[in-house]
Amino acid sequence: MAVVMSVSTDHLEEVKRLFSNFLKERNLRQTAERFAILEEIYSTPGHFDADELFVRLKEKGCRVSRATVYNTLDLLLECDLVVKHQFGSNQAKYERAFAYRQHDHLICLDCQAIFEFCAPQLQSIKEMVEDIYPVRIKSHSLQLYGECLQEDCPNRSRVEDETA
Amino acid sequence: MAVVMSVSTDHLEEVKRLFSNFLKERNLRQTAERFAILEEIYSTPGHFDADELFVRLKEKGCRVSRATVYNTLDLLLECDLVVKHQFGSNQAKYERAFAYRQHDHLICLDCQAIFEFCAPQLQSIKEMVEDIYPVRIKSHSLQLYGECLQEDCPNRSRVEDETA
DNA sequence: ATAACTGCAAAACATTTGCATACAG
DNA sequence: CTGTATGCAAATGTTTTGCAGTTAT
Repeated sequence: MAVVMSVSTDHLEEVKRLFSNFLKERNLRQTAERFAILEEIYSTPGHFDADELFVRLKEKGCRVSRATVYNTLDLLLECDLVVKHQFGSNQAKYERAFAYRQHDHLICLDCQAIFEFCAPQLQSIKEMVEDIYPVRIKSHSLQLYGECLQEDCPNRSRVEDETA
Repeated sequence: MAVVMSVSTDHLEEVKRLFSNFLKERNLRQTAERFAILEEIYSTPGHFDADELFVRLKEKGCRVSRATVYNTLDLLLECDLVVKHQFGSNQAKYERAFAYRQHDHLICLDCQAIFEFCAPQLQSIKEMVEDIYPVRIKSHSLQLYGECLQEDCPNRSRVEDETA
């Protein structure tokens, strides 16, 4: 499957339409800034943090403030076009969420690289917990942390036990 | 001192001994502050954040600084007497880790209450990921987020879809 | 003695807020 | 027009850092 690292134009269009509808429903304004932020998010792959996004926009000549970036991210979270992660640091990471199947994250303890995986077993965990507690599970967050076993991991310094 | 809900004296002693050994091994000093912090952590159940711990110590008349609290928490993390969680906010939560079997967390979206559960299925997820990526999984972090289905959840306001 | 640890206060960082201005509806 | 969104800068809240003084070893 040739997933070109970026979203195709029709995804972008679809996502804009979804956001537009969401704003309309909530009687919120369709501002240029909001769509610029959405477009920037959906035309770059991978995970990002709020400041990164702010800088990228600024570099493109798009003059939005940090406040607007945070504000718009909150809106995009509410309409599920973006998901927010807390990968152990105190800086939130975000990721676009439309047309990307649900997945979880493996974080390299050596170089902080982020890998994705799917764990169907989570379904059975959720069902089990719903059996134990009177709760309706709405979402989850799973991260695995590990040490690279390959040589090209930039920060690999774990020589002691990899002497094979 | 009849501390109910708390760790038994021999746990406290054992934990102190472990910390002491850890400090010795690393040629770190056995300071009163470090042991006061450890003791405070192990004589109160549940999750806490750094500032909470700082305040609790201060209220007991123990004069430690925030810097020392953070510093000591890092040491306790390193010797696995404490674990750190990032439950979605940007404030880290901590929890004692000795003699408490590994578990994960269910967070109530209504009242932020934290419940614990065990998910043996995680083992198979880890093995699966280790098959896919050249990595040695060292730890994980799993949170489920859900809405309370019981009436006494303080912040329950989700009336719309519970009309069954 | 002496290097590590401490408290304190300042700094750093992410995020939120207040307010005057700009602009979508 | 009107009130919502914006930019800016100041405020907030958490965590880290620098440094002079303290203390374990």
